[in-house]
Amino acid sequence: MPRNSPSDARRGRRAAQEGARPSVQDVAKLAGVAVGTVSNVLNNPDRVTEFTRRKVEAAIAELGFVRNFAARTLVAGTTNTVGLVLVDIGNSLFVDIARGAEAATAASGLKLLLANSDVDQAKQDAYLELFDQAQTAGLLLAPLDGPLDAARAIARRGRPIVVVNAPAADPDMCCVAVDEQLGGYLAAHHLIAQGARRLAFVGGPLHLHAIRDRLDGARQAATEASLDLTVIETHALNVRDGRTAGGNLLRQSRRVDGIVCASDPLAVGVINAAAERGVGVPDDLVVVGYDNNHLASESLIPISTIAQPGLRMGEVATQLLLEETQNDPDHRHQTVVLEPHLIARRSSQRRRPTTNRLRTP
Amino acid sequence: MPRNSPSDARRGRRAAQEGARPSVQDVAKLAGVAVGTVSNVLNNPDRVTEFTRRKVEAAIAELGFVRNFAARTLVAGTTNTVGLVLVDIGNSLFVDIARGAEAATAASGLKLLLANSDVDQAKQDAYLELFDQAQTAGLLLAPLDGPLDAARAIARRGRPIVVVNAPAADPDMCCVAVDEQLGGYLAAHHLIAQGARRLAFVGGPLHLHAIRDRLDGARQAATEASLDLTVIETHALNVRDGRTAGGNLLRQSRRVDGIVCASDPLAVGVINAAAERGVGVPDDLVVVGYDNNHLASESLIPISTIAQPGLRMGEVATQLLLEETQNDPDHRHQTVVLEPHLIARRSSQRRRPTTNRLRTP
DNA sequence: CTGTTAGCGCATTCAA
DNA sequence: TTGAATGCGCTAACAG
Repeated sequence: MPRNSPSDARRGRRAAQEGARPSVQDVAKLAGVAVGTVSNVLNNPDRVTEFTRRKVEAAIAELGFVRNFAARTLVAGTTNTVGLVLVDIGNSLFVDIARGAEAATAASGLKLLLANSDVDQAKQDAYLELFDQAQTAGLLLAPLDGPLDAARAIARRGRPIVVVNAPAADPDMCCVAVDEQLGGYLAAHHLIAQGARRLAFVGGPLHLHAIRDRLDGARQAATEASLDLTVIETHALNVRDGRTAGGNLLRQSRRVDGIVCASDPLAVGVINAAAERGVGVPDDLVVVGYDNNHLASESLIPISTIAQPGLRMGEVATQLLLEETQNDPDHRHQTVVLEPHLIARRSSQRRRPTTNRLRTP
Repeated sequence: MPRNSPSDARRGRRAAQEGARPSVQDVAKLAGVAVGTVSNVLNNPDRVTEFTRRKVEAAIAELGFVRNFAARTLVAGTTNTVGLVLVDIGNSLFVDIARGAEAATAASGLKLLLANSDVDQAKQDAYLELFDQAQTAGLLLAPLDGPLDAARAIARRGRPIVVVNAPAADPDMCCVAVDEQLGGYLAAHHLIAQGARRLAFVGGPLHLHAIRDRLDGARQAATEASLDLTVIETHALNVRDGRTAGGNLLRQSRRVDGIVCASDPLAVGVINAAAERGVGVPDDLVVVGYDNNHLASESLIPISTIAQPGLRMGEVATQLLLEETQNDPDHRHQTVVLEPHLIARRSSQRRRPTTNRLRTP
C-alpha cells in the first residue's frame, strides 16, 4: 500500500511547481490542521479555537494564500458582486449613478463592478452576458437608446436586473426613470417666469426618447402660456452644435429671448454664440441647460440647468435590485419615476426679474 | 440495482426545481449527446459534426443555457478579463485611461472590468484583492497618492499588474507615468513666451507628488528666464479654490500677469476672479490650466492647458500588461514615461503676441 | 471542535 | 467523432 495518499502526492507535485498559488490544502498542511478547519477560519471564525485560528492565519500569511473566487462562486452559486453596465462613462450623470450604486451596494456589503458600453449595443450586450455568466448577485444597466432584449433575456432567466435611466417602463424588470417631460416643462416654465416670450428649444437628435420628451414638456409649458416654441434640432448634444444653433437663432429678425437646451454643452455653445453677437445673457437672452454637468456650474456665466438626481437613481436602482435579490415571492416589477429639478443660476436670472406686469406698456 | 445513475437522479431533481439554471448536462440530455460533445460545440466546434452541432445548439437555445463562468474559470485557472481600479471615475483623465484600456483589451479579445476606488485607500485595496481573487488575467491600477503595498503584494504573488499614472517607478511592477515636471515647465514656458513676466503658480495640496512636480517644472522655467514665481498653495483643485487664489493674487499691488494652474477647474476659478476685477484674460493676464478636462475647451474663454495622453496611457499600460501575461521569461519590469503637451487656447494667446522686443520701451 | 468527503459545472483527458 | 471519467479549489455536511 502506498504510504502517501493520492492527495498528498498531488500536493507534493504542486509544491514543486514554482508559480502555483497555494490552496487551502497547502495552508492546512502547513498549519497542521484539516482543510475544513481552514475553511472555518475563513468563513466561521467563531467555530475555531483562538490558538488554531492563529496557527492557520500564520500559515495563510506565510504562503500568501488568496482565496479562489471562482471556486467559492461555483460552490455558492452566486457572488456578492453587482455589475453595472454604463452607456457612457464620460457623462457625469452616469458617473453620479455609479456613485449612488457604489454607496448603496457598499452599504449592503456588496462590491460593484463597472463596465463601459461606450454607446455600443454589441458591447453592452457582451458585458451584460459576462456579468450574467459570472453569477453576479444582480445587474444594473444604464442603457443606450436601443432594444433591451438582452436585458430582458437575463431577467427571464431569473437573474435580477434593474434598468436605470430607463427609456420606458418594462413589464419584465424593475426600472428607474426620470420624468424627462417634466424637466422640459420646468425649464421652459422657468424661462417664461423670467419674462421670456419668444422661446426656442435646441436639442437633438429627436429620435432619442429623452430629447423628444424634453421637447414635449417644453412645448406644453409654451402652450399653457400661449407662446410659440421654435425648435432647432441638433445633430448631437455638444458645444459646437449649440454654437451653430444659437448663431442661427440669434441671426433671425424676430430674435428669441429664451432658449431651452437639451444639454449643458449645448447651452454653453448657445451662450458663446450670444456673446459673439453682443447679445447679453441673461439680460437679453435667458438660457437653461440640462443634466447639471460640471461645466454648468463652472462656466463664467453659471448655467441654469435641469438636474437629474443621478445619485438617487443609482441608490434607488440598487435598492430595487436588492429587494429582488431577496427573492420576495410577491415581488412585482415596478418602475420608479424620479423627478428632475431646476437649478437656477445666472444664465436665466435677470437682475430685476421681468414679470408680465412690468412688461405691459 | 437502481436503474438510474446518481447523476441522472441529480439531474431529475434539478429539473424539478423551478429556478435552476440549465447545465451542460441538461443540454446534453436534451440533445441526446454526451456532455463532452456539448463542451466541444462550445469550445471546439470543428471537432463536431455539423448535424450534432445543430442539435446541441438547438438544445442550448431551447433551455436558455448560459455557461457558468465560475466553473470555466476554476478549470482554466484564469479568465480573459482584465480589472482596472480607478482612483476617480469623475475625472476625465481617468475616463480617458479607461477608454484607452478598453480599446486595447478589446483588440486582444479581453473584457475590461472597472472599479472606482473613489480616492479611498481601503476601497482601492479591496477591489484589487477582488480582482486578484477572481483570477483576472491581469490588473491595471490608477492609484491614489498613497502606498502601493497591496499592488506590490499582488505582483509578488505572480499576478501581472501595471500601475498607470504612477507616482514613481517601481522595481516590482511595470508602470506608466507622465512627466509632470515637463508639464509644469511647458506651461510656464508658454506663458513666458506670451510675454508674461510676473508669474504665479496656483495649486495644491503640495504634498501630492504630481502637484509638486508640476510646480518644480514651472519654477525651472521661471528660473531659466530669471523670473520670480509666486506660489499659492490651494487646498483642492476645484473652481472655488481657484477663484479664491486668483482673487488674492490680483488684489496685490504688483499684479501677476501669468498664472500656471495645476488643474483646469483652478484655471476657471482664476479666470472668474479676473473677470470680477476687470482684469482681461488674455490681454492683461494669461492663464494655463492642466489636464485638458472637458470644461477647458468648453469655457467661454477656452482655456489653454497641459494635456495628458490619457488614451495612450491606457493603451500602453494594457500593452505592458499583455506582455507580462504572455509570461516572457526575460520580461523586465519597466516604467514608461509619456510626455504631456501644451494645448494653447484663448486664455493664454494675446491677440498680438507680446514678445520681449515689443515690451522694451 | 476537528477531520473527511461529496460535489458545485465545466473542460479535458483517454477509450471506444 | 463521441462518451465516460477525472479534477480544478472550495464549502458544507457529517462523522468522530
